Parts: sequence; C-alpha cells; structure tokens
Amino acid sequence: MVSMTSTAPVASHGPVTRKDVARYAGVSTAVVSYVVNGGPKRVAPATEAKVQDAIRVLGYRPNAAARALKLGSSETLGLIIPDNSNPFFSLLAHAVEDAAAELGFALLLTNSGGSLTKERRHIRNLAARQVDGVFLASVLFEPDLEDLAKADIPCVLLNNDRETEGFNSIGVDLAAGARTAVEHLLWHGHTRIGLAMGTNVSNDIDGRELGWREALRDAGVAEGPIIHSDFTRLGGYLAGQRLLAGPDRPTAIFASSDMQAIGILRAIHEAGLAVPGDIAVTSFDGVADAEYSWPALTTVEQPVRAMAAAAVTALVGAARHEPAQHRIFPTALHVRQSCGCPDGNAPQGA
Amino acid sequence: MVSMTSTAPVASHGPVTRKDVARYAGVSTAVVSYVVNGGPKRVAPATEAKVQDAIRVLGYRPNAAARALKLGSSETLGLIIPDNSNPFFSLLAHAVEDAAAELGFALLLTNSGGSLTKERRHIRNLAARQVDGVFLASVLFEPDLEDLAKADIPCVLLNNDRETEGFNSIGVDLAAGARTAVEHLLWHGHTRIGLAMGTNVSNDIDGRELGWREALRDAGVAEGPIIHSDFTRLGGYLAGQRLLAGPDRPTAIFASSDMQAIGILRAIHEAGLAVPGDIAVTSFDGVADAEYSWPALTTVEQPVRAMAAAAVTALVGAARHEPAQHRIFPTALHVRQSCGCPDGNAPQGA
DNA sequence: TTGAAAGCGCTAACAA
DNA sequence: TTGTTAGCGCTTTCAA
Repeated sequence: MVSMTSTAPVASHGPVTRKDVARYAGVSTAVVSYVVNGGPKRVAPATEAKVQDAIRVLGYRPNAAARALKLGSSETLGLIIPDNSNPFFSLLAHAVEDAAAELGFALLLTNSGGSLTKERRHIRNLAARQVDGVFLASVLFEPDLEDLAKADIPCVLLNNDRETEGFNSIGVDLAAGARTAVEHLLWHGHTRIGLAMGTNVSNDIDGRELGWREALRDAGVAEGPIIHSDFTRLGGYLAGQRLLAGPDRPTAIFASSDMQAIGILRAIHEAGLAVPGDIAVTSFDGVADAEYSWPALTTVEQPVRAMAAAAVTALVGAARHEPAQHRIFPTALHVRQSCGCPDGNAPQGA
Repeated sequence: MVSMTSTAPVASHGPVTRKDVARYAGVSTAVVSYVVNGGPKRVAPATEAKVQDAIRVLGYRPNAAARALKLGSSETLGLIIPDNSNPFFSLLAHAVEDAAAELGFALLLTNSGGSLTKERRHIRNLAARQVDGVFLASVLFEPDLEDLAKADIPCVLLNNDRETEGFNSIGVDLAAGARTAVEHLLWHGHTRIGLAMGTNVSNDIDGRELGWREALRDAGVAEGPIIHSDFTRLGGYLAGQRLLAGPDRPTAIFASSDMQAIGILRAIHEAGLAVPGDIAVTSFDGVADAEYSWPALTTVEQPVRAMAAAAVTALVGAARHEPAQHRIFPTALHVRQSCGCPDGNAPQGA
C-alpha cells in the first residue's frame, strides 16, 4: 500500500505525530523513528529522503514526553541553588546550563532560598519529574536525598568543600584559598586582620575561617576580630560597621564572599575611611562585581566553569559510572586594588 | 481477589509503579489514580487509607513523563534570557521561577547569550520538550516563534517595551522611566546631561533614548553627548571614558542600565573625579548592585516581581485565555546618592 | 464506590 | 531494508 494522502499538506487534527509522518511518507512508523534517531537500523537513502520531506512538510516534532516515558530518561537535569539572584550562584547556574546543553540536557532551575523545607520539596519535585540527575548546592550539611535514592537518580553536590560519604561532590579548597588572600594581606604588612565570615547552616567551622586562622598563626600574628553575618551585601555591610566600631580596628579585612566585601566597602566609605589606605580588603569568589567595585576587589577566584563542567561530567557524562568522588578545585588569587597593590590593570570582563 | 503480597515490603523490580501500589493495596489502578489526584472520582475513606499506606510503604512516586504524555502537559515552562549572569536577568529568572512554582510549574532555564541562532535553537528545543509555555526575553525585534506556534505553545515576551502584534508581552515604560531619571538630574540644575545608551539588536530607537531626549527638549536644554555601548559594566566603563574625554564633558550622565552605570562610576573614579560632585549619574533597572555601588545609584526601578507574576498569569494562569495583550508597568525612581541628593538612607536590601 | 481497558506518542525487538 | 507490535506509566470513560 503506497502513500495516497500526499496531496493534503496537513490533515490538521491536532499535533502531528510520528504516525502522520509515516502515512504521509508511505512508510512504517518504525522507519520514521530510525531516521529521526539515526538508528538503530539503517534506512535506504531514498526512503530517508521521503521521510525527511514528510517531516518538513508536516512540521513534525517528536514528543519528548513520550520519548522520556519510553526511554526512562527526560534528558533533563535539575539544579537546586540557594538564590539565583546571588551573582555567584547565577554564574554557577549559567555555567552548569552551558555544560549540560553541550550534552543535550536541559536544566530545571530551582531556588531554595536557603530553606531546608524548600530544598526538600524541590528534591522531591525533581525526582517526580524524572530528571536524569540533580545538582545540589545545598544549605544542609547532610541533604535529604532519600527521594533521589529511591528513584535511583544520581546527584552531585555543588559548592561543597568537604567530602560527603557516598556522594559525588565538587568544591574548592576554601582553606587554601583563604590562606592566599590572608597571606597577601600579611605580605602587605598588615598585622591586625579581621574576618567577616558568612554564617552557614552547618555548625562545622568553615574552611575560610580555618585558612584565615592558619595564615595568621603561621605568620605569628595574633587573630584579629571576627564577625559572623550573612553571605550578602547587607551582611557584609553590617559586619563592616561592627568591625570599624570595635575596640581595636583592623587595618585589613578578609571577607568570605565578594558580596560581603562589597557591603564592607560601603561601610568603610560611609565612615569616611579609604580603601586600601586606611583599611585593606580581600575576599572570596571572584564574581564580576568584584572587578567593578571601588576599589576593585582583590579576591580569590573560584574556577566556576571548570567546576560546572566537572559536575556535568560526573553526573551524566564520561565519569558517571565511576565511584562517587569528591573533586576539589584550586583557587587563584586575583590581585586588584583593594589589597593595596598599585593599580595595574584596567577592567577586562563584563 | 484480595491482596496477598502484603508481607513483602518491596518487590524491588525497578521503580515502583501505580500497578504495584494497586496490587499491594488490593485495589485497581484506577483507584490509585483517584487518590493520588484527588479525583475525578471519590474513594471510600477506608480504601483511601489502604492506598495511602501502600504508597508510603512502597515509596511510590508518580511518573511525570507518563502523566505528561497522557495529559499533553508537562507542567513545565521555558525561560529564555540573554544571560543569567546579568543581575537584571537573574533577578527576573528568580521571580519567574517563584511565580511559576506557585502554580506548580517548573522552569527550564536557557541562556541565549544574545545570539539569534541560540535563541532559535532554544525555542525549538523547548517546543520539542512539550513545555506548556515559554517566556522569552528576546534579543530579536521579531522573534522566530514558528516552532511554538506549530506546537501550539503559548508565549509571552518579557522585557519588551513595545507592542508586538499578536503577542502577549510584558514591559516597562522605558521612555517615562528615563524621563524621571533625567528630569531629576535637570532638577539638580544640570544642563549638560550625557546619555550612555545600550546597543540593541533592533534598529529602532530605544525608549530610554526617547525619554532622555524629551526631558531635555521639554526643559529647553540642549542634548548632551550620547554614546552607544554594550549593556554591561565594561560597556559602561568604555562609554564613561569616552564621555569624560569628549570636548565638552557632561556634568551628569544617564545610563540605560545599572550595569553600565557601574562601569561609568569606575571610569569617573579612575579619572580622579567625584560622584556626584563633579559628575552626577542616574541609571535604569534597579538591581541590587545599584544600592551598594559607591556612591549608591539613583536608579529607575523596574517592578520585576510584579512583571514576573503577570507574565505567569498571562501564560498559564487566570489570564491565559484572554486575547494577547501588551502589559506596561510603571517604574519608580529610587533616589540614592549618585544624583547629588543628600545621603538619606542606609542600605536596606541584600 | 470500584474496576476494566483504551490509548497518549514513542522505541526497538522481532519478523518478514 | 522495512513493517508489526508490545509495551513505557498514566488518566479517564464506561460499565458494573
């Protein structure tokens, strides 16, 4: 039986399915599948042409839901971050999206807002949606991955500095990074170096605090004041005000995030003091904002794109069958002006 | 025939399906559906309890792909923005995610990077994935929505200031907003007000340029210099340098985005000039960065959350069946210090 | 109130 | 090389 509907361009009975294409091209539905997916069977060139033609004419586009149901994979990944408005996380999300797209995966974005409940709800929701994997930049020390485990969905922990038994995780050497930032301040001759530390949900001591402490100890310098506050501009601003008002004001401050440093800069400016003249500042993350603050921040840069690429590889790429592993990335001190170094370079990024 | 497998907790033959639950609870699969979806039929309390129990014990979770296939809806929306690392767009994405989640929709995030090709590819990809709708913050004047139209997927244009025939769109009154920013500068007594304008793909004149021009004309003041550059920090920096070097330096600058203003601030600082003393600055968008720049930027704030909520409502909410409509939102001038106003308020946001 | 069963669009094993 | 067909897990009509 040969095609006999070739004259009617579109039957127009709702969305075009594989069946319509098959009928139009005068072949079976299997053949359509073969040409759409490039396999698993070969198709004669002439037939292929007919099918391609039918596809074009009818405007056929495969139904991803059906495909996902059949294959058990939606070619979709989930990403849970605390807050997409935070430059560090939006950068991370962007990088993850790019890396995932490279492998044909789409990204479901969710913000947990730092809430345990929301994080759990998102994990559950993503699992129900049959994502093929999830990236989790968790606010929890021990995230609740039960739902993922049950659905057999792989997961990689992002922004995770310490090893978590049984999990793939990606992180940066916080302590080492913090050391370089503090040592740089020490090198500038500072001996009263404060710390503006972000507050984590975990009660464990943060690697950045460790690094700050170690650098000071190794240099035989007494610990400066330390203030804990949110990892935000406002948190930094408040911390800055307290640091400035304290009994013996530091001559330099290391902030655990660029956002905090930006808040600190404002507190210092408002106090009528100069950076780095009166107080030097260094920070952590290396987001774009740090390059355009005034003065530009000397900061410890996290290799976000490399981490995102590694995360995708571990989740659904080449490394997906290797045993769970904690991958630590090195940081790089990006010297600009807030530390006291002479103005060298004009801005280069966006 | 009554349940007879109640003793075996989990048969463990791959993922638990509705069938397993039915068997375990000793009911039909239809009943399981009824309790899971709370309808369309009522279920006897006792039966419901049995089913709920089975669900809990077996750890059943519905397969979203199957549901999507059956229902023709994936409860998923797509979002295409130029760049999630740009604070304005990351804020927008966050707001859209929140508003969509409210209605049970998940968000597929994609970055077009301002590339026409990528935008088209994303539209096509989202259509294939059977999303129920897409938000498009396009870089094109006339986006290529053919794929969406064919798949009968609704779309709303975000960040769209002008009416686009046949499309739902959401935007802000750029000209009016720019006017308030420029008029404020005029009010401060400036008579040489430059414009740092972003470069759009469209060749049409941007509303912000119009607003700037109108405000000047209405005040009987001559047009200041105008520089076109990217909507980025770097773009602003470069524009700032040129504006400062020009023959007759403006005493005030209006920038078409906060990012550009931040770049301009740096250019001014580097030139050893003071803001607002030597040069006043106002800008557009109202992102968090504007509050913590030095000095804090007086900026025209876009009601991002309200726009996101309206976009979701128009796409899949209450307004989804109303005829396509262009919704314009009003902006609000947020007065801070870069314009020359006395320092009033300390930072309040994050 | 419950159950049987058709079928959403697709893939791929198997048959021809 | 191509076609037939059995499901993937779910919803819902229709019958009991």
